[in-house]
Amino acid sequence: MAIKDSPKNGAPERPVALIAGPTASSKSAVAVELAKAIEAKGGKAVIINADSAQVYSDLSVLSARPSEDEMGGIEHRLFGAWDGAKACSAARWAEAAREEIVQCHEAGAVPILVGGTGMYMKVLLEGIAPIPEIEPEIREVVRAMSVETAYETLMIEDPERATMLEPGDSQRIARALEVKRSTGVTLGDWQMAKTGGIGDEIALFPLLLLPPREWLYERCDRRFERMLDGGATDEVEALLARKLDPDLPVMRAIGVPEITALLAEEASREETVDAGAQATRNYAKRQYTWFRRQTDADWPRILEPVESNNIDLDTYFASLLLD
RNA sequence: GCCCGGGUAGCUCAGGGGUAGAGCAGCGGAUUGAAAAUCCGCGUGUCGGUGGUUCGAUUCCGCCCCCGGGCA
Repeated sequence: MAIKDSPKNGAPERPVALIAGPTASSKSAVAVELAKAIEAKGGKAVIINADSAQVYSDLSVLSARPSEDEMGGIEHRLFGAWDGAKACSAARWAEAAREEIVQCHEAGAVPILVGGTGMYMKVLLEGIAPIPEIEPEIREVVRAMSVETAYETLMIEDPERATMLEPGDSQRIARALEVKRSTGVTLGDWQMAKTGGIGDEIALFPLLLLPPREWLYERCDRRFERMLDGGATDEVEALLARKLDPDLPVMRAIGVPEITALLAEEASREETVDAGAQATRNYAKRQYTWFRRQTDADWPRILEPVESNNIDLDTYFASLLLD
């Protein structure tokens, strides 16, 4: 029996589980364990990707997308759902995830979000300013500017925003500028409103995996080398053959620039392994900061290493596991 | 054994008679539509050891140790 049909047992309406943490922290395995536990009780669970690299079909090995085997027979959605030629974004992902969640609830299934992209989760839960798509020509012009020029220009066109930003913050400067030029309204004005968040409409069951730094870094180091042995090179070769815009998110995923250098014989295998592992660690550190500081303080956190199924799901998801 | 280079932050190195500074790593932080992105902040370390010169040595000189390279 589906969970939403048995409220008398104390099961929540519109439940959403969320398992988040830095890269290489065993999130997927925990999600699958949880899904299996729910299904063992007669419910249904669907795992939804909340990782900005795993959304791309071009990145399987490099994004550590779960294999058929690792999925353990549980339905997975939004994994490899975007073509690398099209940039995903927090807002687009959130919209897709929202639809998946609605479908799950209609079908009486528990959606389990898993991933490491904090901003995606934040936008899904809290919403985001309803800014229309930027006109491509404007975007192109703004992107072609150097940071210095873009900052000086923003200082003229949206000085309020410019003073809020670091002069070196190329991405946010470009964003502010293209929004003002494309919509005629400043980013600050747009951001007075937030739409699309589902946080208030669902029963969220979050769990943060924040293992010891040293333990995680060691896994990061091993992970990249394993990717290299496991087909990452072929994956990058195929990606390069598509001749996509190098600024596209797929092209900037960890490992893509590093392996591109290896294929161009600009780096040795050892240098590539080092660079990839380093980039992975740097990324993991940023994720720690995000999840420690940008999530609600009452989200449960596991600070010990989680290998795969050595956690007591009942502690965190008891009401999802009622009969 | 002799001759050159070197020995300075975890790593790679710069500097130089008034006890020292970069990049990377690491740590902390930011994060409103490409976020695996884009940024911001944090630098005391027996300046290899030991004697000497000097008001003062990490810096100059002697000796010793260690690491490269060369010559025998």
